[in-house]
Amino acid sequence: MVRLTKKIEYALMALKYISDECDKIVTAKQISENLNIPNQLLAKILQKLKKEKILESVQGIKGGYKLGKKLNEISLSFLIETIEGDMGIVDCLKTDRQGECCQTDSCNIKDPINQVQTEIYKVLKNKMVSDFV
Amino acid sequence: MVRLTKKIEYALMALKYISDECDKIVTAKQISENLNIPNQLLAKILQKLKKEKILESVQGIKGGYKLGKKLNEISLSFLIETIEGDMGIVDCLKTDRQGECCQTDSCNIKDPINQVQTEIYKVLKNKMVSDFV
DNA sequence: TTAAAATACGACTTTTTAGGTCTTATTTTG
DNA sequence: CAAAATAAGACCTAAAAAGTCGTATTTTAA
Repeated sequence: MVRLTKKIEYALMALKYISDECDKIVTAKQISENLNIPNQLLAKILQKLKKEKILESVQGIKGGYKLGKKLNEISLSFLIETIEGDMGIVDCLKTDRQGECCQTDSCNIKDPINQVQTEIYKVLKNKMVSDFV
Repeated sequence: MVRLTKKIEYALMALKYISDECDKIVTAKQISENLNIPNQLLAKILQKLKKEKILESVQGIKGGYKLGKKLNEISLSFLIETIEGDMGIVDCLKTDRQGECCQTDSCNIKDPINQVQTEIYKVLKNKMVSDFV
């Protein structure tokens, strides 16, 4: 299965929402209510985006989030890695799982799978979040 | 997450194995033992491939499988659809799930997601199983 | 004609991942 | 200091992937 998770969808929706608000600071609550996204889940996604400087945050009662990068500087691949971590299309190509595969010896398709991964990755790398606006 | 399932991996491995045996008939057991794939699971994958004429089968004690199509006629996208069914990268783009999404009204990213899907699909459609040999 | 070995098929169980919640801290403003 | 926001981690639940079990059917050959 080739799919984007809800978290990625929510991140894209939120980024678009924040972008539409220009330089105003918006709260997680505001976003989740407007876009119909579970509040706490969104909060954690936004925190991950903040860690990678995709968003900037302000704490406290007047706090919230605003963009930390321009949308055309954020690739879909970077967004996915920020939220989901290392993105191998199969386990044995994930950097943190290498050597775990019990098929290593009998596997006859590793190189070509790698090629597919490279090509999909290229698509995701060339797709910018700004394309979603 | 963008990933291929084990089933797809197993299918690719099996197809390569069968292809390497030229026109000899090979049994599921033989494949699973040589490639270290759970027997029953492989058996069901092979049956799906058979239903789409990717493989031909012979029943009975001298039975087994052989190729029903040339590997360069089988695209990765067709293989995925054969094994996993309809492949939308997000639920709302799956043909059997349209209208189920509770975000329909607030969703602000449907069209661009559709574009990403189209591009990934293109990669998978242009990648033939023969590229895996 | 029956035993063995293969495919065929559906129900079931287990494991893993995704999705979502709860709780508690910390920060900031009025 | 109360209120409302971010911050963070543990936890729970639901869904999907991965794998198993049981049984029927087909075919060959002794």
